[in-house]
Amino acid sequence: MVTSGRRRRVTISDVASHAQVSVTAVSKVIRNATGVSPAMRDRVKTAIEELGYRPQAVARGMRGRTFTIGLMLPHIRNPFFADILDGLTAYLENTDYQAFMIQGGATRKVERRAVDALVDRQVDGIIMVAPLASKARLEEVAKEKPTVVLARHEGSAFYDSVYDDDEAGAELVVKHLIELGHRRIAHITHQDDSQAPPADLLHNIRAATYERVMREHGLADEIAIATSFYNEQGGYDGARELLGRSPRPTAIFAGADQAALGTLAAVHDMGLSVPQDVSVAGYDNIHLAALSNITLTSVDQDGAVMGRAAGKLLLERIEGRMTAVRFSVTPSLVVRGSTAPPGGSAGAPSTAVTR
Amino acid sequence: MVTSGRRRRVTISDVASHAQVSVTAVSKVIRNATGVSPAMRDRVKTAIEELGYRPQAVARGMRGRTFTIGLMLPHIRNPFFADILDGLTAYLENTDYQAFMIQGGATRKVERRAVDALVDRQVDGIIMVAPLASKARLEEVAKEKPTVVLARHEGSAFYDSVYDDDEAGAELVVKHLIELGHRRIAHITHQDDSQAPPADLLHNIRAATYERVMREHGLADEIAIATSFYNEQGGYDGARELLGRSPRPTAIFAGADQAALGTLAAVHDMGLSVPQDVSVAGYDNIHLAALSNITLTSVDQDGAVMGRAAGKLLLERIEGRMTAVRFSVTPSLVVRGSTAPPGGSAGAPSTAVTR
DNA sequence: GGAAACTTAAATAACGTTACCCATCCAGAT
DNA sequence: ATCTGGATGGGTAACGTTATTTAAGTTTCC
Repeated sequence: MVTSGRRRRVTISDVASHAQVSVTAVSKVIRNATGVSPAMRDRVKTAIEELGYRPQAVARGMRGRTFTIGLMLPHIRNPFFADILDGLTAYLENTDYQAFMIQGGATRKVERRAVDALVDRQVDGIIMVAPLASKARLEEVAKEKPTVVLARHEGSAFYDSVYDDDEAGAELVVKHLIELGHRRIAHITHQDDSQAPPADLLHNIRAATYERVMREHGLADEIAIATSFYNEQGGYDGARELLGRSPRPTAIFAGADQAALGTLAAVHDMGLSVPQDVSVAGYDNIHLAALSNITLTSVDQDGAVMGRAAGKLLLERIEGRMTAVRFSVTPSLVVRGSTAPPGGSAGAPSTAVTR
Repeated sequence: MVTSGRRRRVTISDVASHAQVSVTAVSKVIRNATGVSPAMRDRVKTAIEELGYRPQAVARGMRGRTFTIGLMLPHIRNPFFADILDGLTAYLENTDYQAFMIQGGATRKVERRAVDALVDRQVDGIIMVAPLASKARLEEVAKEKPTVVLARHEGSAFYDSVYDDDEAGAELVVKHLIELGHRRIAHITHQDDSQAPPADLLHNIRAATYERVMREHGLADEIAIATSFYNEQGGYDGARELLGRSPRPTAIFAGADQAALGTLAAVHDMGLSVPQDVSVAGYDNIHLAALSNITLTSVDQDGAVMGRAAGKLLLERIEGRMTAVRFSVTPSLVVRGSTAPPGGSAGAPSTAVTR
């Protein structure tokens, strides 16, 4: 007889009857609650061991916690997000919580659906990289669940924020290029259908900082921005557009490494070389940037630290903290071979870190 | 007064009283169950609309389904996994199910913990890329939850398998290199602490196929394998080792694109060039491989199709199918500029697809 | 020696949903 | 008029866990 086939899961009452104690007693032991004698504790623990019992998060959820935290990322193609997840996972390792990732997407609708899905599953808290939602929407979520928002700069009384100091990072890049002697420095930025105030979004901050620093150095007339996307194709398209202009820029600051990789390809396709004809710099310092055949100058923001911080702040909120915290990470510039003085002076590219 | 602050969620009984009907009736409408009049349906639906009610997956879970499916991936740094997730997400888009991702990791213990976490959350089904677990362990999981295993070749009566025909793919690469005239073709493979039978794991299949094809072409003496890891660092280390041998190989088949990227860097570091001094080929055809400054010859396996297939098979299993299905994807070779005849005959690299 | 004060264990009532069963209603057949 | 039967709506008992309350011992102290 082939019944449904799946065997019934061991429950708390199986443990209770096996140990010949009450269900309550078992629950107390699981939760490390007070009022349980050492003898009882041992008895229950061996029963749990023998039966291989693990509590069912769903049932616990009905009474409060699911010991689950939800991480919403727009997508997983950006390796920088992997650093965040690793940092978070490492932090949660010696807690009872488990992190689950859900993919947002390119539209507000999908992003919203993803966050709703987390709330509907009764996660204990939410960490999200949500570039598309309005602040009001984020606060709405935060009123329902403890929330930490990553990579957005706005503060809110209802959620914690963890972000990179993108202004400092962008400034490092642009100043570095200026110090090398570049004047025609172009920038590739990102655009989406966000409802957030522009000033809260990292790509706008990077772009605005680029403009500011250019102006501060008397280069207002040289400002050239291509608006596309922070991915390979976007970087490729943006670079082609910028390099098609006359006079041609001598340096391109791509707002993200993914776009910088596309930029490198575009430069190559146009028969130019890096850094002799064009210097290229990115942002994020993804692993690939360090490979010697790419050797991309980039801004390092410590994703693992951000993930860890987000985890810590979220658990604090779950434990009851109601005041808002903002945590900002200071980036550093990693100079590699893709940037050099303009005009073809080759020279062996060296690697150095500036803070 | 600052109470706990979070507002109570709308429940099914709120909807019921608002619509002045029974809880049962609301439940029926939600589930599209029979025995509900059109009038009732409308009434309830407007009440749901007005209150913004969404069912709580956790509570539904206690009675059966959570409408959640769990995807376990070893990590998210491999962009190929992003394709799988995208395919799966696309497939689930017009179902009631939501996919959540949990990260496995580099050790069996972590991998096991991740899968347990999914089971403990009562997901309705599990899709996993689990290279470390033993087959017995996978079957144990499959007995508890509907399961689809990705990227492993073994069949099982208890779960479905979705995998790339790695033998065909590896054969395409090695034959391509041989046809170009290469004889000293080396391979970089991967090693981990898996408990799976070697023959079930894709990296072993790729390596074994490499050896077989070499032998079949009278190149048994030229077989050279470096054992490291399928990531940038692994590819770099493996390539350095292989290129240090004398005589030096004229072509390297890295078992994965991530490793191939490291290989490209190693070749560059040793002052050699691709494809003049060394041809390099990878596997996975990640987006980066197409960039013109990388232009890596690679084997394309359609991750989106695999993700979609996995989703479809899993839902079938959830609906009750008990017989096992194996779904294999046929790969194709994408020839790019990183492979050319040995001996420095440059020539404009062309792009072509062979099936 | 007995009340007060603890400590320990168990009984019980939720949490939000669904599946099963029963009651009612009305149409059509006798 | 009575009966049968299908359609519709609602009552209720679970699902596995935890928090609160209650009961039963066991000390402690005058």
